[in-house]
Amino acid sequence: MPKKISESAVRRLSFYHRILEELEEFGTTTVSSSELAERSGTTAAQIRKDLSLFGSFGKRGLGYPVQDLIRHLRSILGLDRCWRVALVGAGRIGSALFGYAGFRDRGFNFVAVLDSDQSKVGTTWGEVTIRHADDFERAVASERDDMVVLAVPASAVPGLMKSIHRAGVNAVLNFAPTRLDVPDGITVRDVNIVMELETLSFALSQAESRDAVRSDGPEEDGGSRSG
Amino acid sequence: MPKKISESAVRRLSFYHRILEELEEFGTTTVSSSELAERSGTTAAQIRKDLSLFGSFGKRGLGYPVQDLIRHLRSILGLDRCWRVALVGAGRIGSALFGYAGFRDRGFNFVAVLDSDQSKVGTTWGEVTIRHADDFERAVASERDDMVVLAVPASAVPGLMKSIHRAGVNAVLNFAPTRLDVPDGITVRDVNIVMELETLSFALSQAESRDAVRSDGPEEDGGSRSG
DNA sequence: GATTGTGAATTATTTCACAGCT
DNA sequence: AGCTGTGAAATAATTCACAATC
Repeated sequence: MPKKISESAVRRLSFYHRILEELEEFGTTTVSSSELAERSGTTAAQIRKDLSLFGSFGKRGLGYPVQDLIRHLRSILGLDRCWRVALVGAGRIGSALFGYAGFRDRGFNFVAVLDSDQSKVGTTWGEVTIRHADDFERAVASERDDMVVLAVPASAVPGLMKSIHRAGVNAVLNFAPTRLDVPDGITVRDVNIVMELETLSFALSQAESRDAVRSDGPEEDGGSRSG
Repeated sequence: MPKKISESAVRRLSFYHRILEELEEFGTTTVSSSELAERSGTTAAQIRKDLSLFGSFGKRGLGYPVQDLIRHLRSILGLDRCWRVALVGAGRIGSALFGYAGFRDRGFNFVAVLDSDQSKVGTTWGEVTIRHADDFERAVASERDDMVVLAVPASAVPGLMKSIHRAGVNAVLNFAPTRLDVPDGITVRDVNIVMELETLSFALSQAESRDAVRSDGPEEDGGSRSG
């Protein structure tokens, strides 16, 4: 009965949730799928399909009650609790992540910071004292962490992945530009900013060569639609 | 003739490129689609399909010549040139991005940094002096920037998007948790870390409820495959 | 003998369209 | 009258499987 939910569907749910929070703050009590679609850049049908994977939250003829739907989405996404997150890597990226209040607000708490740089170990960030990366398994075990954020060089990742597995953590957010091969049962999400820039680079290059064709290519026909 | 390339295909190409660089460094001269598949966590057929969108780069019976394929991918992805990138937002995230050498190495150069915080304006990061965000259009116009990275609060995004459009920049990497509605011809890539964490949260919650069902649900049958 | 390049088959995702509620 | 929930249809992405080639 627990049908398989696509990753893209989950991302959209997360996005709907955010928009609904904005609507709630604005005082909106009810929203239709088409209204929500407009605000989230998708289609009304897509939204109804996505939500229907988990239940019937709307009222025909009316739309969706904002507060209720938020509650449901929180529960679906697991945002009705706090998650304990261990951050490995206290460099630039790690520090930026740690300092971003948006995570705590949404229930993601950095309860541990680890680094392999001895000179950082022992210093404190807010309430958290940086521990040595070698302590990882011990730290995670004693704190019962739910997730790990990897903000370390790619070379450090395979070793850490083993520790993560042994420590029994099942969720990893990886900022290192490397594909980890993932033991069964662990979910990994990669954030690869270079890759994002490269897709932009690709898009610009494509556009450029399209333009080139347009201006000096074969002129069999007058125009080309820009659908 | 320029068929439409899916975003996921482009991401994979970017990833193949990275792996090929590692192979080259290691001295490998030739690689088969299955070897590359294993290293990139996809299938051999997928790789051949992806590459065949752009040409025939392999030799039957042999595989792909690593250096040649790298060259081709660089050209396809637009990595055979330098891109001029303007960074808007000199906060934590902006600073982490600016300091990351991996971008410059791959041809993405931050040639401008802008912020709306008057106290930051005039300070310098490396070679770059931070300018006021109001100068954005002027700066971009005079520097002929190719891309913009937005590391600003969501509220600042719509206004900046208008400036980006007027300034004629066609590629945006957006770190603000908001969907911008995008004028035609501009490519936007969103990096939304909260969303990534929420998909992890979802995965953990799902696993949890699956486990619950397994241990106290209806026991009609002995086992359930974990395929 | 090995491996590519690619149509065909399969699977996944999105969109359509409409019956069924409110 | 308006909008949801959902099968059916359409579209997109992936995988298969094999002839062509080195």
